Amino acid sequence: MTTTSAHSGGPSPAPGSPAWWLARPAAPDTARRGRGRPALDAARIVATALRLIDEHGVDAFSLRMLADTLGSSTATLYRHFANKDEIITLVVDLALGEVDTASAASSGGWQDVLAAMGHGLRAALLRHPDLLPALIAHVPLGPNALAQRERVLAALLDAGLPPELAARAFTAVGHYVIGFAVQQREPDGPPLADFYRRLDPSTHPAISGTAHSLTSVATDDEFVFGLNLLLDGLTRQTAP
Amino acid sequence: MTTTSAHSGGPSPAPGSPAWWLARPAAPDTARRGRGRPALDAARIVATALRLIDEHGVDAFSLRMLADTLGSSTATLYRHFANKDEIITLVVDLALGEVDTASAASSGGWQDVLAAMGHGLRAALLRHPDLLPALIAHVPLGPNALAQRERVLAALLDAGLPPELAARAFTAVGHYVIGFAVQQREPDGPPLADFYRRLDPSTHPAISGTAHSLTSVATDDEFVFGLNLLLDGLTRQTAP
DNA sequence: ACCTGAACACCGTTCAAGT
DNA sequence: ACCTGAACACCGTTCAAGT
Repeated sequence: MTTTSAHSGGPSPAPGSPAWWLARPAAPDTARRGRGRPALDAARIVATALRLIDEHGVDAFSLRMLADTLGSSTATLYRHFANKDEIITLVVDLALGEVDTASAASSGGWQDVLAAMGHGLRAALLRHPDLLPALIAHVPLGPNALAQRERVLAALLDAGLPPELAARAFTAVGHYVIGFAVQQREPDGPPLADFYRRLDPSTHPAISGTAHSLTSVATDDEFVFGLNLLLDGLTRQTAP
Repeated sequence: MTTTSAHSGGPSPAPGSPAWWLARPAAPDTARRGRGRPALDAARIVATALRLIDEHGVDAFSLRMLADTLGSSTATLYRHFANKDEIITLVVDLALGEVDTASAASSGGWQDVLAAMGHGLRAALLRHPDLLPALIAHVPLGPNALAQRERVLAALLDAGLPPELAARAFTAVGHYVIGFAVQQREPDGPPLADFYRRLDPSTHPAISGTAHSLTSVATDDEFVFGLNLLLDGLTRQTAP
């Protein structure tokens, strides 16, 4: 990598390069400030963005809205991030940081770690439903995503799972939770059940007949049941 | 619904109302035209939009681009559709129409119908990878999506599956394919494997150790293997 | 009756000009 | 050295004016 800046104050790798934040010094602006109101550091920007997305939806979220809320200007945001996509990526990563896999990793078996990941990710998606499309758009590679990945994979490898199975178990749980979250998404307009019920039963008899089953809100019990099925299947793979 | 137009030429339900296209007369503009170049009917607009999204990506796709390609103007698009979201919804639906579940429904058992749905949906997503986020954003309710749903559910019910299991089987296969498609998505930038390989092995030993497994491109065999696992599990549920 | 140029109110992004 | 008003090139959407 060619280093263009000789001074040591700013972020070292250029924003925009992949995962530049890994090497970024933590909260550089706050270090040299007094105890006035908090500085406009990257963490505060991203936390505010997450709050605005939760409140107004990801479509209504704009950099002008973010800058106004922070009492700053849009141009200033570009001093911290390469573009809007990077902010969204870090917002997703902030939400992934809410998933607690550390306690299970230190105390339980590998199934417990995967269960904690599943439950924690599901809870995070329920708290921040607007993040689902962004979570799916790219494989999450922010610092929290990497830390979670590392922690869970380490637990699986430490328990003796072969690398291939460990990798598959990690992605399988992730996909299960995402699939469940997609299923639970309701359209913005009228409820899905109403839509199915209004379909002509003569042209759509099968949908009409299963409308209740198709739209019955997936409960926590159903989530746990499916997750346990998955974990059982994985356990069976370890001792055939 | 309040009907504001007394003439019988235009689309009957107002664009924008949920699933208005179900009652829309097929290609109304082309009916009264000669054999000149094809009219600017809804089907041609949506087909062109799909082509543009495939070629330029969903982010670069704009209504101006669409209107220019059609030799029309953006305002004219609003005579056919309520807004851009509706066009995207119908583009997704057009792609779902490429999934052939009809042949299996007329000849095979219910497992064959689910397998055809799985393979067809996967093929459609490989042809149109940019549609994945849009497919996940809302439960697909376009005409083709409903037809597929009806056809597959009817096959399952006809085979004697209870409605709850039929509904679950349908969504399970859908989620499996979507999960697989998400997994196969590569970032726009450098390959994921390179990113993992460049991570510091001392801070991320588990990821480094499983980098190959995490990024090995999922092959067709892997897809079939997982899909069959799913179908076997469902079959076991029918005769316990 | 149908279509559209031009406008409107935004958007992400950039940069010359401020302090 | 850091910040930002104002501009730039767009965007989705609307509507008065054309034919």
